[in-house]
Amino acid sequence: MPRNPVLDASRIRAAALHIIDRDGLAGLSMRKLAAELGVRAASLYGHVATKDDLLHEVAGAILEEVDVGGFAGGDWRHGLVTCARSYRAALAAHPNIVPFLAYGPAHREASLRRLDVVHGALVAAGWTRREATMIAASLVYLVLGAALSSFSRGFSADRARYGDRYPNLDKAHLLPSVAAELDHDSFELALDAFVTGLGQRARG
Amino acid sequence: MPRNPVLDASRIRAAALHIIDRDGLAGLSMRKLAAELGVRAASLYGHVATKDDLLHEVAGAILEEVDVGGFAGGDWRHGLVTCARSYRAALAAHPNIVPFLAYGPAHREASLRRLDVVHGALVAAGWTRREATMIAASLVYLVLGAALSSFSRGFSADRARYGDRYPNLDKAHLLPSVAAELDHDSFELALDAFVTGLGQRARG
DNA sequence: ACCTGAACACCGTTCAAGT
DNA sequence: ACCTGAACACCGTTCAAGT
Repeated sequence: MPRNPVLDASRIRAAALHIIDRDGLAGLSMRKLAAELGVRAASLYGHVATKDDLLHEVAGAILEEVDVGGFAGGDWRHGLVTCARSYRAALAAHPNIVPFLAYGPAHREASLRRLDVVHGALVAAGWTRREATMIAASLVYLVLGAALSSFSRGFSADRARYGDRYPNLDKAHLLPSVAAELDHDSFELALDAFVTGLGQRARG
Repeated sequence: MPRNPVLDASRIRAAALHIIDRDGLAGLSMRKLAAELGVRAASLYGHVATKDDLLHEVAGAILEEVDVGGFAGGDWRHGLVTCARSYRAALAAHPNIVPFLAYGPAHREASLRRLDVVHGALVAAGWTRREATMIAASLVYLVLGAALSSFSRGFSADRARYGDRYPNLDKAHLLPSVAAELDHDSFELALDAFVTGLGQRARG
């Protein structure tokens, strides 16, 4: 009768995230997770309702890094930019879990709390409620799209594979080594253009 | 010895897409697909290398709807907007397959061909090769993000579930019934702001 | 040439039983 | 209270065998 139980929810979450980072989303199984924790698969179900639930908890912990504090100063542009950057950084730290976010990222309590802050700040800045909703949605589009469809994953490491079939493509950009930088710069370009374009609307 | 084989690759693809549309991505199994085609699972492997391969083929067929013809007139803004809209429409027609695109959407031949067209048109319009790459990437971010994180999926149908915890959120916007319209309008807002912001850069 | 039965090595999840 | 063995109902994939 061990006083210190081997398992608890936070240790399970940490181990699950570690496996996802190392082996990918498809590489996570309840049996492998249990083995990594020195236990049998059935034991996990005393602490976690379901694999899907566990994934939502892991994703939720990651999204805790999203910073909506930039809206506090009253500058909605600065708020949007810092929020978007922290959001992207949080996802970029654990890229393998991003596809999972496709299945309803906003359901969770903490996400709605952050969304509420963004929404309130935008309305305070003079946008209508509907515009605020659409701007917040657009920001999520940008961040999730960037995290998901990064060049780093999208292209083959084998440069020669593309041959001469795409005369306009700069083949150097397809190399994974430069892709990470290109991902970052593309995100910044998109974010800047988006905020600039919004500013035009606001006559600001 | 039937002269007309029961199975062929295109019939398999169509059935697979039908199941995905109806039952979701997780609802597609090789056994169910085979049953739907009046055949056993093993038979599929005479026509399709792997389930993953099949999904790539299905996704490829959907992406065939992306229209890069709007660049032909020499107006890059018009090209970007029509490309983005047709891209989004293609994905919105089969939302359940979008999460699959997370795993390397640009690998495929036809996608690279379209990317090459976009890239060439942007360079012809005066953007540098690097800018062209980043603009194309940004457009994909926007479209994929919009297809993925749509309000239609993100929120609960049960309005009361949110209670009064989010004073700033307009709860009407969380209803699925208005979510589709909001998704559309948010995408148009993001696209317009993005292109406007780009135009600012181009001093156009 | 095309399809099938049976098998292999996996899954998530449950539950009575052990300590 | 917490963990386990064994089982259930599934997976994707292979391959010798049938027609």
